[in-house]
Amino acid sequence: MSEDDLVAVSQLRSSAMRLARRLRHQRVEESLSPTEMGVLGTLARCGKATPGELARKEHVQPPSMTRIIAMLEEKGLVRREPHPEDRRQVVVSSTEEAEQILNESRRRRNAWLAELAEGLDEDEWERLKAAAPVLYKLAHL
Amino acid sequence: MSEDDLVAVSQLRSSAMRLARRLRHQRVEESLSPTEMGVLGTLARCGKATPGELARKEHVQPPSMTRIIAMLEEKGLVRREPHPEDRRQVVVSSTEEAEQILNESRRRRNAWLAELAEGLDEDEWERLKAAAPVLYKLAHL
DNA sequence: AATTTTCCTTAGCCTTGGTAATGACGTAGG
DNA sequence: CCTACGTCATTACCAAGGCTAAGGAAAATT
Repeated sequence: MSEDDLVAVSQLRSSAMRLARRLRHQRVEESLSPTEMGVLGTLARCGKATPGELARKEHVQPPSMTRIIAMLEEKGLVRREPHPEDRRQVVVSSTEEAEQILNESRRRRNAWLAELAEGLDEDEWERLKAAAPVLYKLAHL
Repeated sequence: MSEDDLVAVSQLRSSAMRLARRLRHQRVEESLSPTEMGVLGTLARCGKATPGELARKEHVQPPSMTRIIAMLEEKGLVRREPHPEDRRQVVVSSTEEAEQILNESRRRRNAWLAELAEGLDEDEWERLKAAAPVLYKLAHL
C-alpha cells in the first residue's frame, strides 16, 4: 500500500467520523436515541425481524434490545407479533408513523449536508459526487 | 440542486454515519470513552484549552467536561495548570502518553479501513482517493 | 423422556451525560 | 472604592441507556 493510499485512508477515516458526529446533532426526533433510530432504519430495510436479529445488527445485547423495542412500542412506532413457527420468538415490524419519522430525519440531515456542501467549489463537488457511490459501497462491505 | 446531487448527498450522509459507527467499534483503548478520545484529539490539535472551551468544542456541558478531565488526569493523559491571567480558569494540556494512545488508535482504525478497502476494485479506489481531500475539507467546513 | 440449547425477558449495576446550586474570581456602574 | 452582576469551574444529585446475571418457556437433541 502506497503512501498516497495511507493518506487517503486516514482522511476518509477522520472525515467520516467527524461528519457523522456533526450529522448526529441534526437529528429531528429528540425523543429518539440514535440506537432507536438505528432499529427503525434496519426495520425499514428488512421489513420485519426478531429481537435477537435486531440486537446482532445494532451491536447491542439482547436485554437492551428488549427495552428499546418496549420503548418504541410504547410510542407506537413498532408492532410485536408472535412468531408463526417458533413460540419463543417475536416478530417486530415498524409502523407507518415510524416511516414518516425516518423520512423526515433523513430529509433534515440531507438538507444540512447539502447546505454544508455549498462551501465547496464546482470541481470539488464533482469529484465528491463521483465518489459517493463508491463510498456507499465501501460502507456496506 | 439537481436530482443527481440529492442522491449523492444522501449517499454521503448514510455512508458517513455507517462507516463512523463501524469505525467506533474498532477503538483500541477500551478504557477510554469516545468523548474522552475526542477531548484528547482536540487537545492534540489545539495544544491547550480551558474546560469551557473543550466543553463547547465537544458539545458537552461544563460539568461533564470537568468530570471527563478529572478522569483523564487520573489516568495521566492530561495536565491541569492554573490560568496565567484569570484565576477562575484552568488550562488543560495533553501528555506524551496521550499522544501515543491517539496514534495507536488512529493506526488501528486506518488498518481496519484499509482492509475494508481491499473489497474495492482499482477504478473505484482511484475515485475515492481523488475525493478524500474534498471529503476532508467538507467535514471541517 | 430427559437434558441441553435457544430465545426473550426481568432485575440490578455502572457509566455517562444533564441540570441545579455553589464558590471564587473578574468586571462594570454608581 | 465597593457593590452588583456575570463568568468559570466545580460539586451534588438525577435520568438515560447499556451490560451482566439469572429466569422461564419453547425447541432441539440424545
